[in-house]
Amino acid sequence: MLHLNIDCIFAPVMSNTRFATAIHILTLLTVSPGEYLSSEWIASSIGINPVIVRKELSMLHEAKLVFTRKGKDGGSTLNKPATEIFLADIYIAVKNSEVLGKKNQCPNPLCPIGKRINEKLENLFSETDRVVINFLKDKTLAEFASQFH
Amino acid sequence: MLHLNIDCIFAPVMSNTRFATAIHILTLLTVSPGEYLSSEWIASSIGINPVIVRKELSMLHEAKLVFTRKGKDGGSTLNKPATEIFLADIYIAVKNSEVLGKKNQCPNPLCPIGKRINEKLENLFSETDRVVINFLKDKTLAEFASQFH
DNA sequence: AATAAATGTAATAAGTTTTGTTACATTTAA
DNA sequence: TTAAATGTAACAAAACTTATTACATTTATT
Repeated sequence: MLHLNIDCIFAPVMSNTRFATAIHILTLLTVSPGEYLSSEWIASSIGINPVIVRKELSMLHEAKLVFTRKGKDGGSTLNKPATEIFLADIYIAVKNSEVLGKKNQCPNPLCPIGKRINEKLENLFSETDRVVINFLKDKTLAEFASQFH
Repeated sequence: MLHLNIDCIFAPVMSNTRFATAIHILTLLTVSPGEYLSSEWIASSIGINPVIVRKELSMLHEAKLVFTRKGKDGGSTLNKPATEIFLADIYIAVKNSEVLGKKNQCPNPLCPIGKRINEKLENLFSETDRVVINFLKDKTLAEFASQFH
């Protein structure tokens, strides 16, 4: 079963879509148990470039969430049951920044606030991240994917 | 469980320094009660350009968190006690309203997953956003600033 | 009234991050 | 041997963030 390519009619306003991409990939794998889906097929469902999918799959492989087979009839499949994959795993696998963003790089060390702001922000930022991860750690990929039945 | 939220201000990652800048500004105002700090002075503490500070102050003014005086000896001060400003207020104030989320823009409507993924992500993103706001809504600016004593 | 010092904001440049594309070596089934 | 797939490097394009310049406006002070 192949998807047709659909041209996007919306204005190109996009920033980081890595979580959306990752969970889309994993949802497709979940609803196709035992099948090896190709990056091109996955890409046509998401509406992005197959190379981006392969890069994301590479991350998900590092996180041991998927298994990928090379060569003819190759593709990817889940590396464990969807009931054992948590949204926090996905979040951690793809995240490259904290929920509250980045710190300024050069606060003034001569200012009492500037001198210590980043250490305080580090605490706040990582606490906030922990809250998010805690929320996502009880939600399974299986649950998420079951919404599409 | 489905949610009715249309507006989504959560993104899996925030890759800018706006929250860090805003809380830095507000912390300086907190530890200088009654004083009007200039954008240039604030900028030199943060280590960024004064125009960026003024733009951020403009956002914080819209959120009614600061009061700004123009002209000579002008500058900004808190618009209410730091005990009544919550980190959630700051978080909400600095969100970029044009980016409601970071979903892929053109998932394939011919794919059962692609067709509905964004509505499901919308729910997940706004739920997660609520968790973050809930965490930040009990933390006051006063508390944060008191760490610098 | 003149001056100095500040904000507000538009326009634009520069820098950074994210996504897309091309190309091709490698892998694997048939 | 061939076809179809991954892996990944190198580069291009697009989007986003931050910095800079410029200047009109505002306001206290002399």
